Amino acid sequence: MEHAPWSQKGHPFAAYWNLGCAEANAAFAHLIKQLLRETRGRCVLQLAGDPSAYVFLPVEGWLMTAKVDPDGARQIVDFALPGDVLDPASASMAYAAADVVTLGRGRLAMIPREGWQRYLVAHPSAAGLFARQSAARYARMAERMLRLGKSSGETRIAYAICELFLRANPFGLVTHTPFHLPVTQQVLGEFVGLSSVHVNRTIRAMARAGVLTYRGQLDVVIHDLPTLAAMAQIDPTELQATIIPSPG
Amino acid sequence: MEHAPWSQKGHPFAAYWNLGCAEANAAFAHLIKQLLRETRGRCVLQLAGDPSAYVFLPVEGWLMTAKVDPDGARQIVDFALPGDVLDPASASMAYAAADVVTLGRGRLAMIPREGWQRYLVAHPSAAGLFARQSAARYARMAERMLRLGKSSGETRIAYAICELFLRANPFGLVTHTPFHLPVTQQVLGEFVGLSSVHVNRTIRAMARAGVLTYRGQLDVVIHDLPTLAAMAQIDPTELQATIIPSPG
DNA sequence: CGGCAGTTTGATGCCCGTCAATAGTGGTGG
DNA sequence: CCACCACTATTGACGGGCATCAAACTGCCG
Repeated sequence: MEHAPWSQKGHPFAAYWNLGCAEANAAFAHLIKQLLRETRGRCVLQLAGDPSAYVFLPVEGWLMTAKVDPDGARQIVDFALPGDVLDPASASMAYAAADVVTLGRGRLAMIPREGWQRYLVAHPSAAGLFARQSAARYARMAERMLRLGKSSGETRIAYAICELFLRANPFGLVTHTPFHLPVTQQVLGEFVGLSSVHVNRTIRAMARAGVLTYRGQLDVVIHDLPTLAAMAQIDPTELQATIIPSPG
Repeated sequence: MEHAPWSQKGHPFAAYWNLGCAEANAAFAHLIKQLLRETRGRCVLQLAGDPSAYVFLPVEGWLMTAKVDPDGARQIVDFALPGDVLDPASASMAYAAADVVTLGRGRLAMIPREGWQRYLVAHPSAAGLFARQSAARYARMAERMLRLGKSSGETRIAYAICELFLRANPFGLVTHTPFHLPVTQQVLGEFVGLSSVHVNRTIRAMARAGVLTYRGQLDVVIHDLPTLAAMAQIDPTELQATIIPSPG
């Protein structure tokens, strides 16, 4: 994650989106070339209920999809990391089901939906990758709904850390490796359905218990993976197979 | 919902799955003809983590996808109604992300995934309908995650009733029309993340307030739709456009 | 008619939200 | 370079919503 894969020769974005087919890769590069865009801070790219004209591809930095209730409380529905394709369409396809917001600075491509669909039809290997990503998103959301509905705050937070660690780190859940989440405790709370106060108390208790260490704006190091996995009620290997799509 | 659309002439299932193209309809009929199956009671068709070989099409009665945590608590992830296509695959596509369970007696088709995918490739209109259904499922899950994370038990239950009413009733959210949910209070609790005791107290309070009436095994009649919609924090028309895919 | 699954109601306790106040952090401009 | 400010993190006190346990009641099916 240190430098943009963008700078690589040949097919930009190749680290994340490799179809094993030179022509499909070239078509993909052509598709996003003109559509790159820089972002800084937290900025809203799409509002729920507005016309949904674009598919979003983060290249650097994360996006999130969120919904806001009438009281102003926000629930984060999912994150999109580099290599993911985010289509916020609702059942009607013409309007968005959720807000799309950037997290900090980064780079992304916004592709008109028609262009994206033409690309998928023309390149079955891309359609296959997209299908695996959709299945992965479904599996993630199912896993999180289980925690949201039935589990304690501790379990929800431990699970969220495991999920995001797995998604952001190609080596999976490893100990003693620092890793950065571009996420405040407030945002983590909006992800797991807890107040930022309770997130703080819980994560702090985990740190005191020696399970992990962290610094503000969430640079996390896992120390005791078995305990963390037990808190999250997961098997690391199994979870990885369930929620991480195979590339290419 | 009284009699199976199955009994109709021509293309069985036509009431739910009409592609506006005779050939695609015929191919669909051929696809599921041999694969029909009766169900009774609550029976498990697929376990999370097992190989995921089939796509499920309920024809009569409902299915649910659910996940169970180590303590035995169950969270229902989504329901599948007649006309929906349920693919429980996880990121790896080879294994299921969740259990698939029937609710009471009914009829369904189980289609091997390869056959289903060949059908989608051969009939773009079917692929389009499937895409709209996937978007609808995403919108539903997002909407429910918002309630699960941020809302009171009353809001969650009111929302669940509105969602299921909308999905099961082609005329949308209408008052003074009895409608049947094949769901116990226990199951409703597993859907909205509440204990069956609390579901009972809440729904009973709604009945005392004159918002709705119901009888055991949930035959519901809505009396005061504005109040119910306010409890659920929805706009009925908007919600329908968001979570109900257009047929055909 | 007995049994079983579902519904209803009460009593008790705790997890977690809310309010409030303090301390830390980074970014910006003078 | 430092002062300032907005944002974030931390900690305490208090109350309420919901889980849990337990016990009757209902209706249905064999």
